[in-house]
Amino acid sequence: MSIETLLEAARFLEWQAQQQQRAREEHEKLRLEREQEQKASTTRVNHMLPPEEPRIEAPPLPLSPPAPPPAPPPPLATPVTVIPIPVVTGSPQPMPPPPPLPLPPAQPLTLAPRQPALVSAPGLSIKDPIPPLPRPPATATPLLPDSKGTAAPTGSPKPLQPFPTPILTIAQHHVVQQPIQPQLPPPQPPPPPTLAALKLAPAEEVKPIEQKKRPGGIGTREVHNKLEKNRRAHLKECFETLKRNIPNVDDKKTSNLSVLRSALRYIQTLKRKEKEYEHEMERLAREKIATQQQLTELKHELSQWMDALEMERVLRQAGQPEDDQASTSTASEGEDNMDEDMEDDRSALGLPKLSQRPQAELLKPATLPPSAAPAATAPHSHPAALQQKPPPPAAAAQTLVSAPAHLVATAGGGSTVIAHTATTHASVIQTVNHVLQGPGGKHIAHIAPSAPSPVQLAPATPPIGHITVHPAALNHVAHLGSQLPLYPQPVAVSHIAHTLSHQQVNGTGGLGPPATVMAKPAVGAQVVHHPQLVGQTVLNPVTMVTMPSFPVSTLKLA
DNA sequence: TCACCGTTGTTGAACTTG
DNA sequence: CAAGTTCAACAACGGTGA
Repeated sequence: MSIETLLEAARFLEWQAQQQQRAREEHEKLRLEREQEQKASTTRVNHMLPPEEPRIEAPPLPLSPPAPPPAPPPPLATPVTVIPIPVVTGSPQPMPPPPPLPLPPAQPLTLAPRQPALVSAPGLSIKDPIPPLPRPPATATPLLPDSKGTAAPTGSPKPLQPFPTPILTIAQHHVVQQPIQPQLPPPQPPPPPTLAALKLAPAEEVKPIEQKKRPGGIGTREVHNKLEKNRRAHLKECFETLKRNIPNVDDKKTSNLSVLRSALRYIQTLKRKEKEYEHEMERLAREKIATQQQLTELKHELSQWMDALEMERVLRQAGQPEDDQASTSTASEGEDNMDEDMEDDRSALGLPKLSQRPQAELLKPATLPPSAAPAATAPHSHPAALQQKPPPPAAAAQTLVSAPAHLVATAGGGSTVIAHTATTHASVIQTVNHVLQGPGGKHIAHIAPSAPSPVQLAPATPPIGHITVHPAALNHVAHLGSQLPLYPQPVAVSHIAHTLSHQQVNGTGGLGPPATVMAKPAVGAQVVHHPQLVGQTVLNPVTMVTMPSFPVSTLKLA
């Protein structure tokens, strides 16, 4: 066993004792601070706190190697951290359950190497004019016995020199090894629980006052050396902790300077990563918003498509081929205008542009049989409506959005189904289904709009003008009908006209009497209030089948 | 073997704190 | 102002590579 390792062990023990002492002092101070609160000392004790935790995690590396066989420093190191905490009592009592410190072998040897080193200290031999020799007897006597008693129980062969310097080390060792003392066989003088302030123990308790007071005295110098040693140990431990927290740093062969540099690089790397992650989060947030908007648009579009599908179903179910007497279709007349409306509708609703198929082609499957075609082109009972100029896009859009929908479809066999509703497709479905469930008789379903609208098909307002099917809806229907074979029956639209505003219809710009427009009252029309849908709010006023917003929608039937 | 580097120990001065 | 703490300078020692 080399002196070096023993020295290391001795240093470790010193350090251990000092740490214990410091920990106790620290805890004591903390306790006092808690009690007094205001007297929270800003001393450097707090400064010592940080290293405490890391100390618990891992003992100082360099100290581990020193005493392999006799005193496993690694186990020693951990106790060092654990011990002081329970001992917080602050009283210099021997530590009750001390960790097994198999240091007996190291103790005697620690003294030997210490001495030469300390003796060689320039401060003692050179700088200090006062010869230390005379003092040791006086000062060391109280200490040396203890130190010897503890340090040399195994019988250190080397006689201790009367230099005062070893006193400190011995005392410290004594303190450190106090837990072991009970195990020591040789009867020793009552081992004074020197766990009291370690640094102060030797200096204050033992040293004569003269030495203490003397500024350059040995006592102060020793104390100072001890403190400085502790400080260096602390510093070293901090470096170790720092090193452990830096990845990819070799545990050994790394000087403190390299540790600092590595730490600097690591911190810079972390900062850079942090910025990158922040940017990534921002990007993801923006992407999320965009996706949500897209999803909303898709939902909206889907709802419109659903409206179109329901409209198609309504038309298919309502329009029967035997409806030869139905009013003629005027789709061809308003083709251009319908295109405009359709465009407006698309633009207003955000619908994707459909293929620009000619309206005639689009409506062919939906129109009446060829036999009825001439009738469609012939002027019917609403020349005014047909001759009306196409409403401006804005008006059309406004009508589409605001005006409630009036559905007037013809059922087969002379049965007439008139639905007056201002609802979304769902309500349309309900209404139409409800109406069509009838035994084929003539029904008029009236679904009052939620808002008090003049467009209310009261029983007292029987006149039914014509139906206005929005071109977009028809286009949708035709388009879907060609793609979705859901409804094998062709869509039959009896009468198609443009959406007309009040002004256009009345020509007066006001809510004139609609009777002027209503040419023919519905024959045999029966108004049925749909209880389920009355008062339903128009949530999505997508108009599939629109009528002029004037009170009555009429469908000229045969 | 020696120069270089890093660590450790010591010491005095400067600074802080109660 | 005294005690405590920190800092810097210096010396000694050990490891390493040429």
